[in-house]
Amino acid sequence: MTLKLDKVNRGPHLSTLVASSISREIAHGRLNPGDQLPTEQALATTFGVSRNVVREAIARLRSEGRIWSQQGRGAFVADVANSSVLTIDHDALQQADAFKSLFELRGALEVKAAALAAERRTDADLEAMKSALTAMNTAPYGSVAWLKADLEFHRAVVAATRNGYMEQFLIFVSERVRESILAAGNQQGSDDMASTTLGEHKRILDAITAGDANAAQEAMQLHLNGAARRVGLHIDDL
Amino acid sequence: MTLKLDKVNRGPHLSTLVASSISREIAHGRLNPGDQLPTEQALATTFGVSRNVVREAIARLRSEGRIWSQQGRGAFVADVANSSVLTIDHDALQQADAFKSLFELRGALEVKAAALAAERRTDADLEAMKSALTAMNTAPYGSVAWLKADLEFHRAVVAATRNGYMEQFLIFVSERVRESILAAGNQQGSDDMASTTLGEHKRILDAITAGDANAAQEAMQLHLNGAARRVGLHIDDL
DNA sequence: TGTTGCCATGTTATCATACAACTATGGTTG
DNA sequence: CAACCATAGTTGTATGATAACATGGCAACA
Repeated sequence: MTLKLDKVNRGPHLSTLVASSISREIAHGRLNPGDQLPTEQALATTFGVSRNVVREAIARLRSEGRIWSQQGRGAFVADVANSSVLTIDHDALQQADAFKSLFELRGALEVKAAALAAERRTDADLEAMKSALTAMNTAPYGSVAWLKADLEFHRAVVAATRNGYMEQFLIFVSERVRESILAAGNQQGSDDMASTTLGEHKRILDAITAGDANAAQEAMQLHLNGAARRVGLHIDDL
Repeated sequence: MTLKLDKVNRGPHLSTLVASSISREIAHGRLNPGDQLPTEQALATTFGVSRNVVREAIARLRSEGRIWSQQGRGAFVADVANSSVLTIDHDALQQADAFKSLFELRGALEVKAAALAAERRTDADLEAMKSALTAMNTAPYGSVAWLKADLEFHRAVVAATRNGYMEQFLIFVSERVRESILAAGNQQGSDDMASTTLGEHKRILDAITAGDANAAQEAMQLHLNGAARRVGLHIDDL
């Protein structure tokens, strides 16, 4: 617990800095599960901030499950596995293999989601997918409207799984993938690609409409392989 | 923004209650992305707490990416996708359908991980799985050592995927599932269960050793179905 | 007219202090 | 030895004040 914050720092909130400092202490093993943190007052003086700021930092760490605290006793480092938050480092995603890994993870979720959707979809779900597809049909390939409609379609599919966690995770991962693709910015559309992509989507929708889980799964896999090719990723083993 | 907190409530911190109240407003669409939140003072009076508590709640929501705030302007609801962290509400997991959903999600990841592991495993991976299995063999069913070995096996499998994100996600989800099971506490072991479970694991290991992705996938699916039954979950459609 | 500069107001960020509620500890008493 | 109690230390909450920042209005000026 050696860090001293510099008041000049105008950027993130002080509580954020304090929180990440403590997080680092935990991550680096200088604070181990079960250890008691210094008192709020002590932390305040070490970091050179008010007790209030320390409390905001602790509130944050507590919500992340990294620490727990009890009135009258103190704050303690929680068990490692207890962390109820998951983060993805945006910078690390610039590496090609990291991106490929995330794409693969997304694929696993998306394929399973398609299969589940085929089994559980309601008419409203199908309607949502269909309207997303028609929107994609009228929008020029690669345009904002097209991307939005594409997103809508995939969301409609995962929504049809009736699994909130699946939805939450998949949307989270998809957004990171999409971000990364947009950041790379190698989007070049041909009409050929447009019709191919649309066909892939159509096939997914048909399978889900038919309630054929296997077919939906395969169609989604095919679509993802196509998508991977389109963003310049070579997938041999997905 | 109608809720009024009751002072009598002695349980979670007030800041937690305020945070989840605001979260609910966002989730239910009563607060939409881009909307400005009431001022801290206003929130404090509506909830009947001090401004300090409100700030702790906001610090928490900010760390979760749900809102962002700027000095001199106010706090605003962030875009849904902007969150770079993923959280799982521990309390919500007590509901049976929530648990089932999470179990299903875990299954999707685990099955895919088994398939990938079969394709990419090294000898060291196989060694790790094997030693975990022998450890499980010598430990009494349901004991701490047994649970630890079980965990080790599954970690070895996902480690063999060579996909850091897959590993991170799966471990995260698995921990939540495991927690939930332990919290429920309906663990009752018979020798029968022990041998069955061991057999399932063995079959997974064999398939991965043989490099047969399909077999590994199926074996893992079978194992998960068995595990679901053992914790009293009826799975018809996984 | 349009634009620049200043000021008043409202908001968040932080600080400081005080008190309430709770815990742990040690001593006292029966 | 057990039960009780007093006390100090810690977290939880409340309150008021100040600094930093954003915004809009208004006056002065070109």
